[in-house]
Amino acid sequence: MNIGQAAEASGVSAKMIRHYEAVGLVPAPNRTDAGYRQYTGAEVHTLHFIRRSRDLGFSIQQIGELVGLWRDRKRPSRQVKALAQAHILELEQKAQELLAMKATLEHLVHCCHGDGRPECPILEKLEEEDVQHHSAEGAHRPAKRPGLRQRKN
Amino acid sequence: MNIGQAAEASGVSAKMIRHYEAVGLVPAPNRTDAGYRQYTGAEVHTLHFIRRSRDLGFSIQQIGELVGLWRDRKRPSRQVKALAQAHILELEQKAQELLAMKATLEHLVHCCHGDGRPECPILEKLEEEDVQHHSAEGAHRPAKRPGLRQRKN
DNA sequence: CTTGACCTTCCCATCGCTGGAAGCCTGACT
DNA sequence: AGTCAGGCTTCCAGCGATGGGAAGGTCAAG
Repeated sequence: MNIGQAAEASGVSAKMIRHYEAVGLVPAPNRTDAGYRQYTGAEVHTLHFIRRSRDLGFSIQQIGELVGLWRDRKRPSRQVKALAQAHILELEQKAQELLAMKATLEHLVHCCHGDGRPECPILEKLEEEDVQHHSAEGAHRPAKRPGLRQRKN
Repeated sequence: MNIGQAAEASGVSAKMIRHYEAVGLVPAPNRTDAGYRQYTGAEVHTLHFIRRSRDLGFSIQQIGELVGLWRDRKRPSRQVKALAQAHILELEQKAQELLAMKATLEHLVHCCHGDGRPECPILEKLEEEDVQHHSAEGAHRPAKRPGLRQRKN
């Protein structure tokens, strides 16, 4: 199977297959005399597994671990579950972050007339105080001020 | 005001200030004889505006438009509102995407014992059928198959 | 033998930063 | 006056996961 067919069969683009090989996610396949990559059913199967993992938002790194566990007949399912749960947390946090932005923005949009006049609470809020995220854990920035000398300049 | 102080005051890192200048989001400030960037209160104010816009997830491009509207005394608030509403849609879509992944994954995790045994429904699902996104709008991939010839190879 | 679909490698772009290196400038202290 | 820290400058490279394209080799069908 050439890379094009493997791409069709696995749902991973040829570009990505080469990329995954380059970053070590999948091993280099055999080549024909002309240098064409040849894929076996097993390799396509792995690529398919990778694609579905990506569809669930796993990173390349995480997929590497997943594939390792997948291939390991003696893996403890605990490890797989832990990996998945960690990823669920990441997804949740990211989603909540976006929803918090959305909530803030919705509030502002609600206050804006949206007509031909220039008065706009959205711009005013962006200009004025610090944006308050409605359901985010306190975004404390570290207040780094170790060696700040006064400059008259 | 040197770039460091401007960064402190605006909440935008010096790196980012230079970056915004490079990509044309903010105009190049005056320089001292030695080439140091000098920032006025107004410029810091703009940087502050930019930071809060980024905190709400606006892209650089969108912020460019926002700043333009902000500076335009005669803007129709309609435009600002439309920009914000478009962004709300983006945020919502992205969040739902993540939550759909999370829902799928949670279902799988729920089915996994997570003990020392190798049986793992998570891996099995990733291996088997196509991952079904629980609340995503149909992710149709274009099914491109224009001139696919059979190769015996 | 030509055609054209496929394959190869390589480099560049995305987006929003972050980090580092090499070198200059400033100002405070010795 | 000299030194030193810590600013500042530019440039270059990387992240993550992909897409796009150029330049060229290969393969099979017409």
